[in-house]
Amino acid sequence: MSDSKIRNMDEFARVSGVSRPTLSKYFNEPESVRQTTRRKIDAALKKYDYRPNIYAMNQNRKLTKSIGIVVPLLSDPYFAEIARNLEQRCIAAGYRPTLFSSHGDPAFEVEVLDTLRSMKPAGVLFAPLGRASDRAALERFCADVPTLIFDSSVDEIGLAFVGSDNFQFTSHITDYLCRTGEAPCFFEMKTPANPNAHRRRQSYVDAMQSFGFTPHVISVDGEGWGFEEIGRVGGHAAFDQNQFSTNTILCSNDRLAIGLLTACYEKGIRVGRGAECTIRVAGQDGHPHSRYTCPPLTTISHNYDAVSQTAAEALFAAIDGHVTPWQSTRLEGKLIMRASA
Amino acid sequence: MSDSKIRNMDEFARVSGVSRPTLSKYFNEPESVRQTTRRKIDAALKKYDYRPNIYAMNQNRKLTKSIGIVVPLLSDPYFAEIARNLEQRCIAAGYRPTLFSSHGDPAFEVEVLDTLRSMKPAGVLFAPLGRASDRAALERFCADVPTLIFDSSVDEIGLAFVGSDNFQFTSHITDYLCRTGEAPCFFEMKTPANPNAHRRRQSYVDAMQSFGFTPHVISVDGEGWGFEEIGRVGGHAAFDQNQFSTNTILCSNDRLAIGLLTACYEKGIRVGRGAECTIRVAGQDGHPHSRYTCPPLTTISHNYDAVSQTAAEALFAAIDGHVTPWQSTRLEGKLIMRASA
DNA sequence: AATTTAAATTTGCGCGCGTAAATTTTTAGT
DNA sequence: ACTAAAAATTTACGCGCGCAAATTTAAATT
Repeated sequence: MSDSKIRNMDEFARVSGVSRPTLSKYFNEPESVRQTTRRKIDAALKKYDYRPNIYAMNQNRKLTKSIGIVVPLLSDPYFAEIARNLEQRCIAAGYRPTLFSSHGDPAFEVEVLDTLRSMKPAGVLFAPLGRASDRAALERFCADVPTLIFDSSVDEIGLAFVGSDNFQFTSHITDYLCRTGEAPCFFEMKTPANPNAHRRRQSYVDAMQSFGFTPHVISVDGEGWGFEEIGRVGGHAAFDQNQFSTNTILCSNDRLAIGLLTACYEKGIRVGRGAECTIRVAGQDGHPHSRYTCPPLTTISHNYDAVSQTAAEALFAAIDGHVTPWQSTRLEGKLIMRASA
Repeated sequence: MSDSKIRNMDEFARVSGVSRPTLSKYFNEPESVRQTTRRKIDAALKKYDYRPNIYAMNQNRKLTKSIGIVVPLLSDPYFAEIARNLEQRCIAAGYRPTLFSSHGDPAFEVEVLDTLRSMKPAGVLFAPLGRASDRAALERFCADVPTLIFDSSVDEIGLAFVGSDNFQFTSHITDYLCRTGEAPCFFEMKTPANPNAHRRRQSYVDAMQSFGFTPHVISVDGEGWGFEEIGRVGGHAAFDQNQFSTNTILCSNDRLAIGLLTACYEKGIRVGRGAECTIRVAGQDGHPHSRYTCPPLTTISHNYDAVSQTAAEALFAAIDGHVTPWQSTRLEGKLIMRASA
């Protein structure tokens, strides 16, 4: 590699034997220049390590090649996993993804929106905080930037919604639990941070009634995103007050279930399907960690790949001008039968 | 708020009654303009929602206000947690942090470096993949951009290193285990993705010898970042081949320990300190999940706050021109005694 | 070989802001 | 009130690239 430094596109145009506007086209969309030209540029790129100034590039471009990915809380492995998946799809499609976490804070979510707006991204993949989100701010943002909502829905906002079918989730795993033992009661947070929780409770109630059972919901106290601790503390309280009406507990999500399993352990209650076990516990989400709990957690898993693929491709299509009317895609979950229930 | 749109700084200068160069100063460093002037700008900002074009801003600025944060794998809760911590410190200090994950891939790590270079960040907080990192590329990068290395050290590269004292970690928890029961054997990956692992094994051996015990290391197969599964599968194999020489197992990290706990559960082996328990298991890292394993995992925890604070402040100081010779700061871990050992 | 079509080039303007130098205004100090 | 210092303003230029129009060159078609 030559060590002579290339300062700008003009200099690089000289050494590559291609005009600057052609280079500009190439860097924006390599396929848009003739193959022979592309080879000249590629050869020069190998020789001199020039990279265009991204700030100068994006200043005048109407449509940047960047995509924003926003999740409510990046330190939640579920969101980390789906963010990772989306990120790699963006890269594969030739975009520059930028990751954001709302840190579970509605005010910060609005700030992320502002930051994103000033980035002039080609599009945004946005998982809202849910209930707590500033609807008006989100609506204004969607009017300016092509935004695809995923994970949890906020009415008919943005290009489309892609997520899991929470009704199917809960009704499917409730069905499974009813068939294999006592009908479950439902363990949830009183004030859940996520709107999916409401759908899940409702679906549990519906499913139980349609199967001819009486639903029983245990709502525990606790604010914020420390679900495991809320599940653990709430689990202790529920046991102490004898709130579990059956020997089977369906949790609103896996993190809550993980906390409940810890509470069971601490109380000396054996969890599982065996004869020596007292109760069964199931979760919902297919959390990356659910395989490794003790006992391994029976859960209904998001189809991570399908959700992220559907979401990413819908956004890419919209960016490419294939506008379709708003639609909601809700993908089915897959029951993962493990030892806990 | 007035709805008349402000297109650029010139227009905003007119409506705020301040000159454009003064605005430029303000947006770069609000404290650098007189208080009366600042109030005029703040008032105008409330009235018109103008935000300077970040691309135009950064194009000619030598020193951007952005900071890059790079971790090996963002879907690992340990890195997610420390990244979150660092991110908020950057925001509090008035910087714009951007998060990157190397996805456990050395080639991708180099790409992240290239992306970062073109961002002209004020500084970078970089946690290398370790052994697998492209040392030369990293060195070149550090020559161009103020970079602080954290978590795992790569010789004397960058401004400084801040991380945990892996020798203290392992020797401290080994000491604890020896005092409270049988001396531990050491459970690790044969080809660890992280260089800290080597330090920990070495420290275990040293500690055991200094306490007058014979060290015993079990190295299990497995590539990549799926530590829990490697620990689980390796645990099964180790039990089947009777490789554990004592009833106490110190794992190289918490994720490995979590997988081992799962293997124990699957084998029907009771873990903990009670009379009815067969073995003790301990981890290292203070993984966010370690509180919720069954039994809760005894571990030695990183001082997340102190590591991220030290790292962030050292970088901020360097950015502000307070250059100090390279130094390595290794913070002690805190023993967290739980039920598993 | 002539024609059509596509791609690359030349030319030149503009984006929104940084920044430097010279000038004016404001503030602080005696 | 006068002076010196600090801050704000005016003026002017440049950054690196996007982009559009006109022109030239190369590729594809007949």
